[in-house]
Amino acid sequence: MTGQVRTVDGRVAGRRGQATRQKLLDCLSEMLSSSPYRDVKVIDVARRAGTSPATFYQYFPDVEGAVLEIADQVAADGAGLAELLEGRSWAGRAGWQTAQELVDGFLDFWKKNDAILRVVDLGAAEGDKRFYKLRMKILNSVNGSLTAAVAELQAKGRVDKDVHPAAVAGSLVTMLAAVASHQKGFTSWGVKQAELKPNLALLVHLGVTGRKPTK
Amino acid sequence: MTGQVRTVDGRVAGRRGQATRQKLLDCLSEMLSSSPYRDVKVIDVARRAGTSPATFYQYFPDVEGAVLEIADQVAADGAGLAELLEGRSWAGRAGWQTAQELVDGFLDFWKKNDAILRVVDLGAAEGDKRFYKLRMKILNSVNGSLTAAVAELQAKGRVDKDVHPAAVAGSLVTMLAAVASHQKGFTSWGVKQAELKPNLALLVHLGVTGRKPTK
DNA sequence: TCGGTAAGCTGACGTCATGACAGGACAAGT
DNA sequence: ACTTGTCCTGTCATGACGTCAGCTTACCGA
Repeated sequence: MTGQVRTVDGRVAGRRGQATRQKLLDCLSEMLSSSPYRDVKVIDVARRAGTSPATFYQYFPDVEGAVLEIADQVAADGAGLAELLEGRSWAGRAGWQTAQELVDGFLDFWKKNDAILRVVDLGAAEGDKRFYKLRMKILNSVNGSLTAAVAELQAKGRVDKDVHPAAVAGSLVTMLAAVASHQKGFTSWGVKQAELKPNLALLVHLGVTGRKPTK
Repeated sequence: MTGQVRTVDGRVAGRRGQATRQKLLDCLSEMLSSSPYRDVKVIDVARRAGTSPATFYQYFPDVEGAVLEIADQVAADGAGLAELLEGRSWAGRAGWQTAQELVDGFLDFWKKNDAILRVVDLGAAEGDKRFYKLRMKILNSVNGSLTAAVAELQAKGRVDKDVHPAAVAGSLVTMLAAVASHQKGFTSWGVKQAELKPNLALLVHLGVTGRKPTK
């Protein structure tokens, strides 16, 4: 399915080529974690990977192109987030647990891929379709499951008719992502990490079910 | 309070100087709206302002420095957001109205300053203290009011003891900001603007009061 | 074993942005 | 007209960008 990996000038990358390619991606990832996106230069990535800038341009059209590649790998990983909601109940104590585990899992995922997700978010906010589709791809699994959960409760009459499941689910997922990105900001507001999570879970539970959780 | 405007090399800027300085800021603002942050170059800003790069460097150390300046102006504007909550009630129908107006006002503000806020968000997420303090400054007025509202309801026993007012308020404000930045993404999820707002207001109301609104 | 071929890498180069400086242009007061 | 201080720009060294030709390396079939 995934056609062979190709260089910019059309050659097929072999064993060695794929290795350097991956090394460049890894180094780019590290650079993104340690310096502002705006200051990440091809020449630095290449140096860190022990190769030359020309080599970088053999595999990627530019920094952005390489970033998209990394984000693609993260997106594949993100599909696994759906498991956090697979077959979970939103009723009673189980519902509270579901909310907590969702928050926990989501925050972990975001923290782990923090640097790249930041850049994807920026690209999406700037209106770049490629980034914005990637952001969809990353969030779709969770968002879809959450939307389904709300819709199901709504069908059972346990959630108001005028709630738009996708709007609520999307807002909650967006909230989780943004809070994860700005966790440091919360400490300035006098909120510790440990306090943040249960309150987020509360908001998620409230949003999905319309009711306070049973703890 | 705001000491005189100074050039990088220490001279005081006069009438004309301040005008070009402001023009550079305006042009930078426009550039930020029309092209990715990463690609905004000093030379382009200068050209657009009908001046030379050297002039830019007379007033700002670099692009980032100028961005901080713009953000500062926006922050001053953002203080006005507190009005959206000043003396409002969260009880009954009035509470629903308060939530709706908060969402409306906040989204408008964010949309209006969209480009610069995007960059501030990025800087804050990257851990740059200057951006991150600026983000505080912008959100503090709303966040403070919202925290107070939750705390007050809590004092009256209408909100659970184990809710952390600042955590809930911060999460809600962060949600509003992020949703505003990614409104386009919601249309891809089949959610129209008009549908989004009431659902956001619902989430805000639920978060603050713990109850569904009376409509 | 020995070319032949394609993959892989880099030095070198023209182009362009950066950031610093010195000096010219300009407005205002005398 | 002349001085003074503000304001702007031409110019330059430095360094990143992105391309290309060409060298090296690995693989493969005869």
